Amino acid sequence: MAKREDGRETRKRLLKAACEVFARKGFGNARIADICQSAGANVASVNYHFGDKANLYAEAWRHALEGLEELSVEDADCDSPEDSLRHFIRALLQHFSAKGAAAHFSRLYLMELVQPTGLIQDAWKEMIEPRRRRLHRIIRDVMGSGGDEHSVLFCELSIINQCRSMVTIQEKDLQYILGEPLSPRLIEKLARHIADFSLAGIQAVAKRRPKK
Amino acid sequence: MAKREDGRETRKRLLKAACEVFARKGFGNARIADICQSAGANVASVNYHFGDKANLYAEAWRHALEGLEELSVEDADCDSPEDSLRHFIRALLQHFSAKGAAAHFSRLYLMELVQPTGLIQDAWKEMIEPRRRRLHRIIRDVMGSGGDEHSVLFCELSIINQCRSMVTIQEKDLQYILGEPLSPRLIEKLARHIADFSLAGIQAVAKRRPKK
Amino acid sequence: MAKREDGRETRKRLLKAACEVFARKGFGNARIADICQSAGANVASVNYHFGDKANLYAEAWRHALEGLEELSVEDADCDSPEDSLRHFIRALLQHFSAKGAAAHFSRLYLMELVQPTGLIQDAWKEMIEPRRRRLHRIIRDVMGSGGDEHSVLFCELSIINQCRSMVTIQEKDLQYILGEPLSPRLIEKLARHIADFSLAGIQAVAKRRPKK
Amino acid sequence: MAKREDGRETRKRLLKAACEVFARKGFGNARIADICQSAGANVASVNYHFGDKANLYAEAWRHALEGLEELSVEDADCDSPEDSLRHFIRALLQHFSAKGAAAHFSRLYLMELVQPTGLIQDAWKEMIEPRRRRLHRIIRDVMGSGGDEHSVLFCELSIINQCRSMVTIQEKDLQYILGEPLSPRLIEKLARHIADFSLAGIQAVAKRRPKK
DNA sequence: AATGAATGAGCCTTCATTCAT
DNA sequence: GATGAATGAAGGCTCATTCAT
Repeated sequence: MAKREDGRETRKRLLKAACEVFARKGFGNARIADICQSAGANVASVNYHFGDKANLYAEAWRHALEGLEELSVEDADCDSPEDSLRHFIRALLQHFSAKGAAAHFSRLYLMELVQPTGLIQDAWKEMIEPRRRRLHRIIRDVMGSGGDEHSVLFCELSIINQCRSMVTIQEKDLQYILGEPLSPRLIEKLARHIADFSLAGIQAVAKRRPKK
Repeated sequence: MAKREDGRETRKRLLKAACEVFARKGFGNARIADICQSAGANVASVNYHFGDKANLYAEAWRHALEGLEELSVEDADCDSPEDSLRHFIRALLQHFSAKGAAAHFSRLYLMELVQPTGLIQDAWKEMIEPRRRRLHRIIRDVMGSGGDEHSVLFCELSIINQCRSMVTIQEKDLQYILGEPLSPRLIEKLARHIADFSLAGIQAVAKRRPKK
Repeated sequence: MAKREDGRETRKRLLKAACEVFARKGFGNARIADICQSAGANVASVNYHFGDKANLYAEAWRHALEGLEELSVEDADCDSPEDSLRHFIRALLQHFSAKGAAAHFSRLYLMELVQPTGLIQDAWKEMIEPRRRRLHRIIRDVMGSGGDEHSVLFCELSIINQCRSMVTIQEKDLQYILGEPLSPRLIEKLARHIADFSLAGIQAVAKRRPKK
Repeated sequence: MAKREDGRETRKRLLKAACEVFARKGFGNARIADICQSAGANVASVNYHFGDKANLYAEAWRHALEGLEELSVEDADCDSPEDSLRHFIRALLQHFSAKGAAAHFSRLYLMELVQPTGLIQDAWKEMIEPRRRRLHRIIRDVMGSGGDEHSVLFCELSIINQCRSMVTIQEKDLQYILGEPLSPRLIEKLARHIADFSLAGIQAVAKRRPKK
């Protein structure tokens, strides 16, 4: 309850709360009052620290993103492109299913995908593209010489969207479908499935090409 | 502008408009005023015809669903489970990418997935389950004896989520990624990709099981 | 369900329903829709038959009043002014506690007393005065020579207000207080009480005068 | 017009205005806008300070009640139960005819009696019961050994309802009937009348019992 | 730096009334 | 004579924002 704290402190708490609420509800359905309450701050504090709701949203994005960097998919020393893909998928899935900043970012991203607010235009592409490029490269490597550009793109979509299920569905619905709680073990299992499934998929698609 | 029409007419226009707006904005962000204006009706007409916004939403779902029936995934005479799967995927994709009622339904569905309103509980399961069960059966057939329950489930998710990309991403973004406009030909191509990709995936997953 | 009835028929049903609803809820809280539904008529029928809500209210008053005439306190052949008073009180109480038109009128009257609408100015005094004059005369007779004008007036208020309890309180609350359901026997008992109580009261007040 | 005041101030003004308006119009017919205008506040202030109209109503009751405490019927040192009754009646009548908070309470009470909202269930019994019990005891004392339970109840109703006339009728109508303005002297006179009238009534009723 | 108070714009809903048939 | 459809005005409530301290 210490008042006159650093000021940065409140700001941070607001950002954290904003990430959560925006991630859960989307921009339009999020209530500033909820965010402030969750941050233990006054309703006016958002406008004080961030000017308005739209700007808080943009800052929340940036905040979620920063928390993400550290988790960023690293080019662990993998022996083969196949291993790289497995690695990538597992990392992505862990991101998506993680609690905290990473999960928030994933949901924020999904929300923006589904209902673009147009408030984060700039951050958007900068954030996403690098990761996409990595996946792109990996897929290409897995394919070897067999894939044309379109096939690589399609495989990208296939993989990304398989992983995205983690964030699209509410956790409880996903649990309902899978019949068990969302444990790290299950994530691991799912990661392995997606990797197996996709590796076979990519190879099939790569092989098919020559015929055409 | 014919006034004092049948009443069914206005009701229909409202439903149509509601589908569009709810699909575009989601329940919370949709404005009754927008819907009514789009339907050329008075704001009070929603209350008159549907009681309230929530019920209009539920009816809009039902409406979108009816428009969908005709497109319904039929068990066309397929020689093999593999063919069935190809068929299923193509139909699903066409649904998702269709204009009109079908597209609205897909978006409504996605919205509900991402931000559940809890207003359509009943319609939800009725609509989704049968389709899921069909896919389930097909996958099991493709797998032959090799798949355990979890694997089937995972494959289901893999396939559904690949197809879902069509609705998740705004059309223009998808076009941007793919580099060409969303033509029937492209849909067809994408359907083939997902089918190839997934068939290989399923078989790989099925084969892997015994070993374990 | 016979349509194209007399037209008078619907009108009557509307009046009856209006009496009930206005009596129960008062003018402001009564809903035309409720009245129409209760009368099995269309919402528009009120405006068709009566022009508007205010006029329906006025007509409902008149209607309740007509139903009242027949029950009107008659100068039964009573031997004494005391008997007349007992008679009057019993009749009044029976009115108030009766179901149907009489009770409705009593409630309408009370409602107008508590929240004057100003819509029945004319009917008001005409209706009430005659009855008041009768009571006035009876009280004067009971008092004999002892009462001055003010005392008679006060006794009038005392008696009327005792009887009014029947309509002021919701039936269930009255039952709660009295501890038994509102039977004719209870009404009879209450009438006897009020008569006994009031006769003694009047006589006391009449006697007191001389002292002053 | 001092802005950004204490907040307690505005709250109080709102409560005061609410008492007035609710007392005059009843819950259903009272307009929040009226209350706010009368309090010199914004329409949204009701929501800010009280959540909603229903709660404002409940708080207004409480407020009116607090203003009442000071006038509360006290067991002044009375020599006899008869004196107690006189005392009680005079106090009650003064309440009912008082201006300000007390009068508002009386009207609020009447309104709730006539058109129960069900919003003040708790406050209701707490407030009314103690007063009723006092009257009950006094009547029983006046009756001596002669009264059965029912008779006491009936006498209670007789007395309460006589006093209630003060609030039931609009002041101007009462003046019209009585032929003179509602002065403290008139209240006093009326109190004496009701006391004389009722004491005689009670005694008559008490005496009658043994016979039966 | 921070906040309680206040506000106005906007939304959903209700309701008496009007219209066309 | 009667009614389903339609409407506008008004009410209560929500919410982001602004103000004064």
